[in-house]
Amino acid sequence: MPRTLVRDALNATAPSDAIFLQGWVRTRRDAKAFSFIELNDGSSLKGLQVIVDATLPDYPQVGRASTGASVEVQGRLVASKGQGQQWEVVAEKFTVLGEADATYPLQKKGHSLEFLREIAHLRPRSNLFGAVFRVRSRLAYAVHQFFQEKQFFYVHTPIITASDAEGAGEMFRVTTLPLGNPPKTEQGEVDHTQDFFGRKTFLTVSGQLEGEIFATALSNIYTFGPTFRAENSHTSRHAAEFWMIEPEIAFCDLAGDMALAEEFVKYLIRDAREHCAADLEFFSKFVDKELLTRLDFVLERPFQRCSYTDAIAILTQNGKTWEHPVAWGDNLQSEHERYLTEEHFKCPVTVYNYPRAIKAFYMRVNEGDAPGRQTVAAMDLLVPGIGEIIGGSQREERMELLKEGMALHHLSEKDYWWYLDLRRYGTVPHAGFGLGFERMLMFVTGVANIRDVIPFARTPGTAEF
RNA sequence: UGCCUGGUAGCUCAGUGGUAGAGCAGGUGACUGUUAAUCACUUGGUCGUAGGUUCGAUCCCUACCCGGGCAGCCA
Repeated sequence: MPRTLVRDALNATAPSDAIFLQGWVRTRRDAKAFSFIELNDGSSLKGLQVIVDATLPDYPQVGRASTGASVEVQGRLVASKGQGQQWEVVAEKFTVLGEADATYPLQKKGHSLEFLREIAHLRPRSNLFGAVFRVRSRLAYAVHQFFQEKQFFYVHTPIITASDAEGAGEMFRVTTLPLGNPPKTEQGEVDHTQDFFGRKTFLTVSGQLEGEIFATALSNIYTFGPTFRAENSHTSRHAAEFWMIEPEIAFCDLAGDMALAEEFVKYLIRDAREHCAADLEFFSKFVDKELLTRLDFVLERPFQRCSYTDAIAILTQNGKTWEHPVAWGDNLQSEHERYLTEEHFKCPVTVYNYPRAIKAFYMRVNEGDAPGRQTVAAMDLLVPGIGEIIGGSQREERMELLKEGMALHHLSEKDYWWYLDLRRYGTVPHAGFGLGFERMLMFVTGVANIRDVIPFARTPGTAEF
């Protein structure tokens, strides 16, 4: 008999005389004449109640069906006699496949997130993490759906890269040279010409530069893959390995870029709201009471836009005192970003046109700025509770200005010869952004720590699983 | 990397300069169309590690290890 998923059984429209289920026991309640077993197979938040009558030949097995045990059940799907569920299964055959003894760490009551991180191999079996990873799967699908519907092409940019100075952060080195005794040059430095790739290589911090290659060929592309930052960050919103979505659009300016970013964020929220309703309600109940209100509010309301210069004016004219001073030319600090999105605008806000000096070399220089106030066409999308969720820009398509930017950042034109070629041959205005997938998940689920929205968190000092 | 905070039973936590307690989990029994079931009884701890102060340290001090938060860096 084919297996029925719990999710489908719960959504049944009619009873069934024959149904077969497999899954794990969440809890068991024994009565004198029968036992109740809540069966969960991960297909949905809610489990299915199974009744095993004491007269059943298989009944002795029920004693071994403790929380965490794997079981299979054959029986009848019937309307429940009790409150709390529409359907339940009356078992005719009941088998324990794998026991879970008293050392099984997951209990019926709530655990701390910190404890669950220590058992990352079992936490997907909890309500919370089951829900998180179902939403994660759905949103990954929605990412592709959004861009594919818009006829963007999915490009696989390399994980291993030789570009080492995009300004996105510290990088992990990739090498096969012996650690203790690497070959040296005459100058006594490690000789990377003898390394696997014949040069220094790293794990990528961004697929953007390679994305630009494809955008200037296929017009509209996106990447969606893992990226790596070797920053020693100890915060709830940084991980050393995370997934990023980076669209790159040819013949597009900053305004188009911002519009796409805002549409994308709303699309993902709407998709989760529609397809992960039960899981989101669970988060709203147990993780963040304001979640659904906030998500709906974000869907209904247009995102605000605010130039960097206006943002500085808002921050300096409201009479607040800041831990970090606010001055034109300085980066916006977390407290400033959070004030803008959480208190001033009270909704997602896109800040654009940042000072050139604090932004990356490839960002497009704006025209008509006041002297000493040179800006670039960069934008950050800020959301309440998290801060920056998207960073993007129009790219500098003019060769001379791009070279000038590289000089400002002390980058060698020789190392970026292929990137400069994109301007040398058929250059076009283009723009793109990066969305941190985990940060988006934090926003959609209300889960406050990035370690809890990624299956296996990689943070400084931690890579157990 | 800096600052802050925590480490006591399997889990969540309380507690005191005189070597420890609760709830849940586990065990036993009772009861019940139950649903984080309920009730009674019960097992369970070198109080993170190493030093120091003290007659005596889980408590005070120092170092280290580990967790968490904030900041910077960013997504």
